[in-house]
Amino acid sequence: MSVQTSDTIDTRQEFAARILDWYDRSARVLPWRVPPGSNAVPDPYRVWMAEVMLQQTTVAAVAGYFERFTVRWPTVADLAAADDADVMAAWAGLGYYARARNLLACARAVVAEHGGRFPDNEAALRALPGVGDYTAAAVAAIAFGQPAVVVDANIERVIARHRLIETPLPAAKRGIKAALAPLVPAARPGDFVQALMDLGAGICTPRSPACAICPVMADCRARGRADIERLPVKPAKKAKPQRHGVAHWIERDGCIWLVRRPEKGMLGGMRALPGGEWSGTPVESELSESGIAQVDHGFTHFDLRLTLVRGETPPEGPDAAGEGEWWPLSTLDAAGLPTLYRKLIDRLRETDG
DNA sequence: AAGACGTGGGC
DNA sequence: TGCCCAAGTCT
Repeated sequence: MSVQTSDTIDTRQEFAARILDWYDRSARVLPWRVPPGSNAVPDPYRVWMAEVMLQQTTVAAVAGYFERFTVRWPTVADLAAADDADVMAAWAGLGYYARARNLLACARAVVAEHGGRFPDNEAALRALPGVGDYTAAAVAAIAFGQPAVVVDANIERVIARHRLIETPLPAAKRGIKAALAPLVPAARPGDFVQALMDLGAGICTPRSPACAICPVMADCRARGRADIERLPVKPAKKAKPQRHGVAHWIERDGCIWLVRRPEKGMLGGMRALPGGEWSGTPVESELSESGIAQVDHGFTHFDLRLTLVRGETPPEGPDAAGEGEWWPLSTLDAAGLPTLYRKLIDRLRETDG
């Protein structure tokens, strides 16, 4: 599918000029960002760290994590030398935990294969763990000033509307990228990318876009359409199944028994309360109401009702699933438990005292 | 290539 | 309340 650009008011240069001019006046101030007009040089490590944290995650949720990570591990070499458990615990609560495992693997690859410096081109970045099409292009543009074609959900929305691309995602991705490519300026490509993302986040929003103050409304093909919120067209969502599970509260001498979940799968590599598989049928303790706490937690592709029961002893022997450790109750907050378990324990404290 | 993979906030 | 959504990647 080809996208016509010859009928626009803006020339290619004018589009970028309007975007950059708007950015110079309206750029968000963010901890990982070099402000427009600053002479500071972006640190590729910080740019990469922020991009990974921001995958499918809001700016507000990332800010505190970014601060803690970069203070604790100021360079990629520091992160590469960190203990896996410390990094996983520090990531707890941010979600999509494969990112934390890949973050560490990537840092170690940069040290082992690139002498501790991030590669400056999209192809080499793309080969690093946890770095996909988006992140490779974003780091190339923002950290290294390369005119990469960066497409995230914000830019998808901006371009799908501006060019009135009605093809449903993800098929529309190719056309969106093709439409964006000729608009990327040779100068300030990193600011251009960040400007487009700010525009999508603040002006060209999913609902109630502020078209009246958009810097490129003049030639936006979706402007004024009653159904502009429909763009980009997304596939229908599937129903989420309900699952049920049990977690065990095993306490001894002021300590609680924690396990580490397998690397693959849900909450992979994270500390957790011991428990069985999560299945489609209610657990016995749920039906008999013998649990000491319960939580309903929504994941991306299923809902979970987790029931906490008091246990006597940890599983013993080599057949016990996963390794475990006695963790002092007084420092349980520092264990780095995923939100699911933190919620469950909060519920226990509310009711149990 | 469709599904797995977390969480919190906005409306 | 419940649904939608967010600077995606991996398999």
